[in-house]
Amino acid sequence: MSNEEERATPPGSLSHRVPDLGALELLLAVARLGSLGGAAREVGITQPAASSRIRSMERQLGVALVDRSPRGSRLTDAGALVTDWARRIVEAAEAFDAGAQALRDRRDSRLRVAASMTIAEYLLPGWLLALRAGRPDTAVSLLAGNSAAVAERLLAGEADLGFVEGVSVPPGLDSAVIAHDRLIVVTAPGHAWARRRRPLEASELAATPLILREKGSGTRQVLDAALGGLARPLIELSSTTAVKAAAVSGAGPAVLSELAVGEELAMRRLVRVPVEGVALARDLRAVWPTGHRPVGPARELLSLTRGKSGPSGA
Amino acid sequence: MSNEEERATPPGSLSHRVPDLGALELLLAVARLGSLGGAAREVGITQPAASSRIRSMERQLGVALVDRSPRGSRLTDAGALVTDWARRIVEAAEAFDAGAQALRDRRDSRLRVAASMTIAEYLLPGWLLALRAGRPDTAVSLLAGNSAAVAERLLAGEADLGFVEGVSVPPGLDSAVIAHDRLIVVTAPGHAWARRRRPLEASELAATPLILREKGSGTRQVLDAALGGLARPLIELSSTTAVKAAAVSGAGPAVLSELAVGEELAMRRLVRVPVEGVALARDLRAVWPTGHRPVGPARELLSLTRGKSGPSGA
DNA sequence: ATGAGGACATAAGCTGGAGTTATGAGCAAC
DNA sequence: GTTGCTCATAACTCCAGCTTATGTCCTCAT
Repeated sequence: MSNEEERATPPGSLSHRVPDLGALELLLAVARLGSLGGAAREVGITQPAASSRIRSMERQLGVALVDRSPRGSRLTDAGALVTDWARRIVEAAEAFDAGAQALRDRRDSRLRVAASMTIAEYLLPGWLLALRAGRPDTAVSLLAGNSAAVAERLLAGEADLGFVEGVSVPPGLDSAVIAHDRLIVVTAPGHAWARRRRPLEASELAATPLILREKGSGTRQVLDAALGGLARPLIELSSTTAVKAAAVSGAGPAVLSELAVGEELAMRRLVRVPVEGVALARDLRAVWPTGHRPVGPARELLSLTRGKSGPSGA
Repeated sequence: MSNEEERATPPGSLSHRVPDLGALELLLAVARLGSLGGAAREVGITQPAASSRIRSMERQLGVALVDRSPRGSRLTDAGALVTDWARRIVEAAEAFDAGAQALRDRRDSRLRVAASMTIAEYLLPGWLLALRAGRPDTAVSLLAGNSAAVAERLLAGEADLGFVEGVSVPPGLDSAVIAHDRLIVVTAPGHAWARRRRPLEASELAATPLILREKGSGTRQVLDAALGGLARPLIELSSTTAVKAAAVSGAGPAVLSELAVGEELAMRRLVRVPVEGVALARDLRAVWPTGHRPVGPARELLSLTRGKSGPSGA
């Protein structure tokens, strides 16, 4: 017996310590219905299967999750907590599913969307879920690319609605601002800047090597423009996520879209560094071919993306 | 409850359409390392297993994720997107794991935390992850309960650090404000209030039946106090999550902690309704027995919870 | 009481997915 | 060429999770 079951973090990574999605869904169903059998029915398995599954989940976690009684099952206190955490996983999985489905459908879709990377990454899955809630039968296809690619698709009639994050709107397209985004400077909590109280100035930012997206990315363009083309890279990485990962690991300060780091900030994996005197704001826009106001599903989706603003006005 | 389950998508719920955590972790490793074999090594399986796993994931999603070449593998455009969505799932799973581990350890923990439900639900997993990053070997145990239970544990010496969200600090404890929370009114996007521009007034809020936590919950107490004991329930539910679910499904307006609905607001599953003239703010506090300033791991955790504030001062 | 019905547990057997080893094939650099 | 990296394919093993069948415990109605 070379290895012990519990060690700080055994090699069997997450998948061995976290129940699989099916089990989590089952747990949510138990929480909602107050019965193992009922939950089993809902997820389409038999009662003994559900019983065994919950039990093995309890064994895996080392915590009692449900109080079984001859007339139903209720969650333990710990179970309630676990269930809430589980729900976050399931919600992320739902977003994944919505996105993946759009990525696949491609062919017979009633709504074809083209979006820039940042938007496709962080906002679109949520919109798709909302759309699915309202119009369950709308098949959506998604194509992700930069602003130029989005414009091209729209003008070629290969997409019904586009989303871009650039500073300018490609020619031939009408647009509506649907949200505002801002680039922010972040560091790992341990970094010296994390404890700054006085805002950074443009000159400091320009003088410091930063973790950045590669040249040509929307994010980088905005930053370079704001600093006058002077941003000095510590490393250049080709995805927002890679930049985040590098920043979290403490490699240095990074500049990223506010959208990309919401969760990291909330969980304090990253800390925002205040900045002054640098224009890092940008608009997120929905776009469509001039004159072709979105109709049908496209209009539906467009309206979802604009929370509390009033009606449109191309 | 009593609402129709989704149909649009086939019965095989999520778990059949979303790859399991192991596969997602593998995908992240491939993205990071640029090689199937390397990723396989990292997650502790053989190269053929990784190859087959990625392939079956591509089959499942109906999208090519990686471009394989005789000298490495790079992500497809779609693959990059999928990987980013996958990362959200994995991060939620990490938080789950951190929380679940704390729930289990219980006995030989070097740091015993007692926290109120809302904090345990939404903030603690993130803190635990951050703590684990800095001090990988700190075993933490977690006990969730209401303010009174937290105080009791602390005073009995059964917990080293507590977190409460009440309006007042239980006697015998010192405290430090670590964050501010606020109750907010939310509705599904379809609700009439979602389109309001003029803020609600206290009288309107008090006159409208709301989806609420049960009497006695911290959330409900704050609301009742703010309205003068007048909150009128449409339904009373026993968990924050149940309230959210009801609100999302359009049952009516709900009152919830800002913390609880961040994601729903971002994804526009819920819309915030502005309110005026009602005191819905509350402090989140760390607490400890009077005189026993947190030391060691407790101090470590405490400092994590306060992002940019300076040193403490009981 | 007593029997019906609901809810969970246990037992035994089946199946498929994911893992393994072994091997082959394409491409690069020396 | 040969070495060394990559990935793919094949044949086999094994276990997690499913099913059906049955048992126990409790509650409620007759």
